[in-house]
Amino acid sequence: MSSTTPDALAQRLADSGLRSTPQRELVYSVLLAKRDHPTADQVFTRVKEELPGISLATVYNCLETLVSCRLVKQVNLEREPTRYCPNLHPHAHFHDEITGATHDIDLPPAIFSKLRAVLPPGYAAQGVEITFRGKAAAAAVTCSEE
Amino acid sequence: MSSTTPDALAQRLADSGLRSTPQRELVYSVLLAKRDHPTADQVFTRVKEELPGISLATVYNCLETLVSCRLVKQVNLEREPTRYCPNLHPHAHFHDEITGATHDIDLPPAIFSKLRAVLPPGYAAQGVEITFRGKAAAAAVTCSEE
DNA sequence: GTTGATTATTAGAATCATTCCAATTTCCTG
DNA sequence: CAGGAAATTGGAATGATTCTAATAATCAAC
Repeated sequence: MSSTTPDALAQRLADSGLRSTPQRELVYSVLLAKRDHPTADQVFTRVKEELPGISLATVYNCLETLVSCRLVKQVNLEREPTRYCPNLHPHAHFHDEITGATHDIDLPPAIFSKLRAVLPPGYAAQGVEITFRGKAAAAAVTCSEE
Repeated sequence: MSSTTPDALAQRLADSGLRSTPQRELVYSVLLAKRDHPTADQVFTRVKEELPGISLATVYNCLETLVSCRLVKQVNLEREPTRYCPNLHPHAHFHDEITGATHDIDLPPAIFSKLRAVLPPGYAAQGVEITFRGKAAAAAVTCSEE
C-alpha cells in the first residue's frame, strides 16, 4: 500500500514552495483516514469536527493544493460532485450503482499496454481513466473499502 | 458505421411511447451531422439556426429524451459540461488536451474480457468507460472527427 | 522581536450548467 | 370540435465550485 503518511505532506508542500498548515494537514489526514472517495463537502464535514472554524473555501483550496502536489487525485463520476482519492497507484474505479460507493480496483501494468494498443497511430496518451459501473459483492474488499 | 438515420428516430420514440417532434428531430440530426461531442449549449446554438424559437430547456429535454431512447450517449469529461455522442458502438474517448477536442476510439471486443479480468471476484460490471488524455496527431482520424 | 512582504484563510458574492416550474401550445382520439 | 395527454417554453431555482476582497498567519531580514 502506498505509504504516503501525513508526514510526507510537509515535504511535498515544501518541494512546491508551499507551506504546511493545520488545515492542509487535516484535510490530507481525513482523506487518508477513510478512503471512501469523499466529496469536498464530506471532507468539510469531517474536518470540522477537529477544526470547527474551517471554511468550505479553505477545504476546496486545500484539496486543490493537494492535487497540485500530486498527493491526491480527483475522481469524477458522471456529473456528480468531484471526489478525492489519496491512492496514487494506477487504479480503476468501480462505481457500485446500488450503494453509490466507489471502490478502487488495482490494475496490473499489463493492461496499459493492451489499452495503448487500441489507439490509432499518432495518438499519444498521457493517461487513461477506467471506470466500471455495476454491482459489487457485499463482501468485496480491495485496496480501498468503505 | 452505425447507420442510425434521423428516420430511425420516429420509430425509436414510438417504441418508448414518445412523439416525434420537429425539435427532437432537429436536435438528433444536429448530433448526427457534426460528431464533435457538442455540449447542450453548442447543440442549442446549432439548432437555433434552423429553429430560432427553440429554447435551451427544450434542447436539454430533447437530449435527455434521446439518451433515454438509447440513441445518444452522454460523455462526461472532468467537470466540464456534459457532451453528447450519437456513436452507439462500444468505444473509448480520447481527449486531446491541446485542442480540447474529443475523439472516438473504436474498441475491439477483446479488450472487454481483458478488462473484466482485472475485477476481483464478486464484482459484476455492467459497463466500462475508458477515457484517454493526451495529444492526438493532427492528421489522426478515427470513426469520428471534428 | 518588530517591520514588511508573501502566503493562507475566510465569508460571502458570483458563476455556470442544469433542473424545476407553471403556463401555454401541440397533437391525438373520440 | 372537445378533452386530455404530451411537449415546449421562459424564467426561476439549485447546487457545486470559483472568485473576491479583507483579515490573519508566517517568514526573512534587520
